[in-house]
Amino acid sequence: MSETILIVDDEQDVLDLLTFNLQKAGFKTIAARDGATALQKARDAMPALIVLDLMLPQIEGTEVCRQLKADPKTAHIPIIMLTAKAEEVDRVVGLELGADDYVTKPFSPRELALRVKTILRRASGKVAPAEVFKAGDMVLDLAKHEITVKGKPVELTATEFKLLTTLMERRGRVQTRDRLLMDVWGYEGEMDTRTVDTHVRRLREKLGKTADLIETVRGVGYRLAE
Amino acid sequence: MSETILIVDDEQDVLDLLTFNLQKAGFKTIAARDGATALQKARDAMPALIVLDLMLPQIEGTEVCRQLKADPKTAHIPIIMLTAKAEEVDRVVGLELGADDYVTKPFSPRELALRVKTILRRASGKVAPAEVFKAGDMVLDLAKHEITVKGKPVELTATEFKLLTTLMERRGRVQTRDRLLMDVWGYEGEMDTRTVDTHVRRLREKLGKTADLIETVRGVGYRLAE
DNA sequence: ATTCACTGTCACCAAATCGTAACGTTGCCG
DNA sequence: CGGCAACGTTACGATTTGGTGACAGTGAAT
Repeated sequence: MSETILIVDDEQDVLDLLTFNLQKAGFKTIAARDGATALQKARDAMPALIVLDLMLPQIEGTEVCRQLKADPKTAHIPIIMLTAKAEEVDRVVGLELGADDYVTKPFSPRELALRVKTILRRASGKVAPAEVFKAGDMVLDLAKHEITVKGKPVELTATEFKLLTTLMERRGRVQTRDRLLMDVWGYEGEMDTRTVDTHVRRLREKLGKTADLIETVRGVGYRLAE
Repeated sequence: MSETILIVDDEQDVLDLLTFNLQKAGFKTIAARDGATALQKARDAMPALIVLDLMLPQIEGTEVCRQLKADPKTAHIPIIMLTAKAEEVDRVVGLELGADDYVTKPFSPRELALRVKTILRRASGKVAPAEVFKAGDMVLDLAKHEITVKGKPVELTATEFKLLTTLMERRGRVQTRDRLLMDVWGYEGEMDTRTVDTHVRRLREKLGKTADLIETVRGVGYRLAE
């Protein structure tokens, strides 16, 4: 298990608790303390699941949920709502908003982790809407684990495939080496490595002319052209 | 919406309440007051969803759940567990048994109806299992439990058959070892095992030249060529 | 009791793949 | 026009991965 979970809550205590327990359960986590940050990080990092507090400063959790579900790029990401109010109304609103589940405070971390696993397992069987990515004359099919350039299949190794997938998922947005190392390689912390560069090079080699789509942003990282 | 819901509870009051409200929500309903009846009606009527009380006379709700999930014919039917105990343990057990959701008593009928709708909407994406699969000069008949290559029958063991079926059902899509272990062997969690590889090898052996259809995707898993 | 088919695991090997060091090249700064 | 840092390229040893054959445990049939 190496999927990333985005945790959104304004209370640091809750954030810490969730981070600790979800990491213990084998997930990578990123955090946001307000709605605006949450939306940005969700689009940026494309987490596999979002744990979202209903009560947030400035932007309500419901609004964050609505916006996430309105954007085709993030609509498929499962959301677990976190709420202090046990009233049914909120539950209904949450679910009708498109959230996939909810948990009421106080909750047990173990239960939450279990819910996360259940939902991710459930989601992995489905045909996700964003299962096929296209860029230029390049088509990437996640389920088939196959990529074609002008209709001809190109053989990539597992790492190259994952790297390209990550870039395509976040097309147009620069990905730093750190972020790529984290999301593709699962490395933690900062590193001084040419690994990313080497793999980008191998990718470009195999993609031939289409490799122009992979742009180098000097001093920052790499980006897939829009 | 005209799907049938099977309601299982030993208390007549609860049964009536649920029946009334689910019918009001547009579902057809059937009822059962004990585990044995529930199992029989489930196989008989093939409901779209089952609402199952945890506490039942004679056969426990958990046992009913387990049996339903063990039978391939009913395994796909979503189950909502109904429980008076709010303790986490029971929830966990319920979900780990394969139930799709749970609701604690006392519950609001409106909430339950909403859950039912959510789960059915979620499940509606699935396709009905086909009876006969073809790939190259290989034909797999699920009903006859028979497979032929160029018209000649090939004898497979139970595991090999299930493995091949799983691959054919998802033709073109890569199946990771984890997923295969889960779907073919019923294992949970991650494992470090060469079991899948060994069985793929045995399959290839028996299929002869046609085995080319089973492709190895290095670093990922296996795939049946399209 | 014996046989036999089936299954899961292990050890071993070849090949693919990976990360890194080293070096070459490019672009940006004054 | 240096100087420097960032990036590209190459090569190579180490590691990972999957194929293969062997083997022991199991349970059913004889």
